[in-house]
Amino acid sequence: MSRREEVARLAGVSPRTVSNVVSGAVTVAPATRQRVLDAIERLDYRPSEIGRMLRKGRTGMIALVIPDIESPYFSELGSALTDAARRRGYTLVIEQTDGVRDRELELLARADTKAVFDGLIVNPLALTDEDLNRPTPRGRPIVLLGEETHPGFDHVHIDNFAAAQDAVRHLLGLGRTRILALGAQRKGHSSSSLRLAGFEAVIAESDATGSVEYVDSFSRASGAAAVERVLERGPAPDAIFCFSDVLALGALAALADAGVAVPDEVAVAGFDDVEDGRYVRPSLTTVSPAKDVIAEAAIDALHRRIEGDDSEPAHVLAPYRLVTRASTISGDRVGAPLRRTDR
Amino acid sequence: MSRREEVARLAGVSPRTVSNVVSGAVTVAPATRQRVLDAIERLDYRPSEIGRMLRKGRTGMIALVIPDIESPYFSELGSALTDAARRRGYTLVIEQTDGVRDRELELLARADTKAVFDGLIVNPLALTDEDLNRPTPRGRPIVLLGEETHPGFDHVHIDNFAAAQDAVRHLLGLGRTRILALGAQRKGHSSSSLRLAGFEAVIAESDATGSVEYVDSFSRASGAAAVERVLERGPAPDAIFCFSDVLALGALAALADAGVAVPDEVAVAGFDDVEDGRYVRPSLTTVSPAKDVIAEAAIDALHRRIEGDDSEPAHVLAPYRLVTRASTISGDRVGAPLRRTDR
DNA sequence: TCCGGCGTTTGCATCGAGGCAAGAACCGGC
DNA sequence: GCCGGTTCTTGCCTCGATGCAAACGCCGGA
Repeated sequence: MSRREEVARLAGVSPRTVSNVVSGAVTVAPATRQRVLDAIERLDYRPSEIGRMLRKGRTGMIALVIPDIESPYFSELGSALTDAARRRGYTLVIEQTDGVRDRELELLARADTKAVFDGLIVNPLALTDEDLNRPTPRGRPIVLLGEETHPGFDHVHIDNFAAAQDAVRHLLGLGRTRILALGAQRKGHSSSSLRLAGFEAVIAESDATGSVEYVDSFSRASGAAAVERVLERGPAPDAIFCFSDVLALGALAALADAGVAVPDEVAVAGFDDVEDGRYVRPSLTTVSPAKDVIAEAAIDALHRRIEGDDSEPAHVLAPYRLVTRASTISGDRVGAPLRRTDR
Repeated sequence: MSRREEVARLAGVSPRTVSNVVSGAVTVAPATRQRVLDAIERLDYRPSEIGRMLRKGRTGMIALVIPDIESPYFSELGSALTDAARRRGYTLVIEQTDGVRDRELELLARADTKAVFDGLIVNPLALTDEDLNRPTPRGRPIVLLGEETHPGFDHVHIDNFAAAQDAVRHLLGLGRTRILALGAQRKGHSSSSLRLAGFEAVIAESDATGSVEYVDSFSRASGAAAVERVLERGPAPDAIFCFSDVLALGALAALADAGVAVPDEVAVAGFDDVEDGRYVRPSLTTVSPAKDVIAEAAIDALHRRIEGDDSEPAHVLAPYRLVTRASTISGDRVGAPLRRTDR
């Protein structure tokens, strides 16, 4: 019944010889090889990947643990990671946590329990060091994305502090004086913290006044709601630095609804450089992290760990750049923003 | 060395008994069970999923073959499918084809070759009937999404023809008379064809004049470029029915850049109801397919096939609804569009 | 004619889990 | 004390592939 046996019978050899032909590791007489290949062709035999997995103790699968694949930043990153993984011969499985700590924990435990993954790439939102250490005594390697610098793990990130500074300096350079930071979070989430720190550092050494608006999550709805609160409270800022593009997209919607002109009355900058931001009007000034570099570096680091590298944890700093578009730069150039800002 | 053996030794039983305790299928004496459970706990033993896969001939993994996870419609659908799959105990693996037929073929072949997936959910863009039949003589079940009604396969879709009709009738009901269909495609892609057919059917029985603009792909860039062509060519339509929301988002950008007022001069409707359409301004009127129903139905159908059901191919028709927003309905209500149109 | 040596082929064991049925232990009943 | 019948435990085999090393066949050389 077993397919390999059938091939062997048809070719008049032992099952073992079929394996030898398939793997190519051992020398097989050309005549025999040909007979086996013909039989394989005739019977359409394919070696079972599961059998190989069992033998090798490897599955070739990597889990990507992120809050939410619907969010454009993560879907773009997920896409880049999927491609990078495939290039290295891995299959990427996307697991969504919705940013809930219990769910992040459950997934880590499950990933470890089922032992189906050769390694994990995790973008934690709410995990503590102990959380991360607990579920992998077995030693599935983990690479972290984002700013959670848990000790002992490889880590790929951009300089959120510097990037935030660049964005805020850009706003100051436009002559804005009342800057709102939108997207601080009450708990956890060090990306937010670092962006906030960058914001505050620049504000502190400037003449401008800064204010901070908190959100529960990075979403368009949160961004819009936050701006509504801010406008109601008054006086309105003349620039908003949003900690993510989806927040900024929500903010733009709320500003438009309130009849506030962007960028003339309020300049808006985001963070992530998602596709939507290029096509919203006014198009969105934003910090653009090199997502493909991040993806490549993460897969690369994980691959090395899977291959047994046990050197010190690596911390890869990926580049970013500030992309200025119409949401902060007004006027004459708005006619052809697509050409100017598209990559 | 083998973990199960260690557990057995520590508990003073045979390896087989450990399996019996774990699976729970066979009766084990309470005292023995407890000793084994203690040993499992002490040694932190987890049964290997790979071993189970080999034994059962099932992996619990489903492949989702789509053009592109970055595209918001597919990322939203992917998210819904991931959740639905998990609820049924499956793990979903997302494979991107970029809409290229060779890549779609390669993935189907690979999925079959590696035999890692229990089944596939495929949203084909360019596959022919023979393509689909060729690579699965082995019989991995396939469920198709979208409008490609290849015979012999389960199939989940919405009534694209009727939905397009609804959208166009909505535009006509606003008094528009020069309607542009944006998103027809030269080759393959029957979703486009059906939406085009719906458009033409309604136009034919109306007094309005219809025109059609072709695109190479569903993307914001294509939508923007198409509108630029149309405006250049003149005279401008007074309504545009876009065959997808990303096309519409590109169209809105191009219209804004050209200084064309939406909806006053041109009304714009889309298709898919992606998140960004709710937050762009003006917010986007669109056909909203019930994505969670689609996801649930697809996983459900595939699950039944995996379980051995070999009844006639099922064709599931998921509901949709037309969501009217500010891009077609002007004026007084624009102040609070979020509340009015959000689900 | 016999033997060493080479190239090729094959059997055995292993990676974990679990279906099957035989074996072991124990019970009450006569 | 012995027997039939439970209840529990265990060994064997299979799912596929493959590392390892033994076995095989064939060659030329002594």
